[in-house]
Amino acid sequence: MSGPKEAQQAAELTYTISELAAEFGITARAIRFYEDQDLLQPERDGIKRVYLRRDRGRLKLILRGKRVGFSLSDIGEMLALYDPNNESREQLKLTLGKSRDRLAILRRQRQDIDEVIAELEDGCRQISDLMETQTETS
DNA sequence: TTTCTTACA
DNA sequence: TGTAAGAA
Repeated sequence: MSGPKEAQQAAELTYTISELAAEFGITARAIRFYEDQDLLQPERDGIKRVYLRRDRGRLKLILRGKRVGFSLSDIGEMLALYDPNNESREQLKLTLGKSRDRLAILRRQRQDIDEVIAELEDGCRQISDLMETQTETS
């Protein structure tokens, strides 16, 4: 109970890239990639990356954004104004707008899919009827 | 062992 | 983003 790990944990809650990768089920490579895209800006202990709580929070938001289909650049814009303390109204406004855009896109896609499904169902129906007719005739 | 960078797929 | 290579 006196190793460097405990001492550091008592000082300030920090994470290594591998810890975050394990926690969120992604690879360290992905985390470094997000940094390249300016979505994350961890501290440095020499050459080692040191992630603080706000980095962890940002990563969580990045992954949530990806899940719903936002591009990394969109996420970057939303995160640019992200402040764990005072949620800027601009930030919220931007995110709300992008969310509504995404919703509109998904709804249109769902409609398109429903239409294609209907066409295929109709096509299958016609083929089935044709086959039954041929069976009866031959 | 773990992490880093760089380069290529 | 995965993988590979070589360094720290």
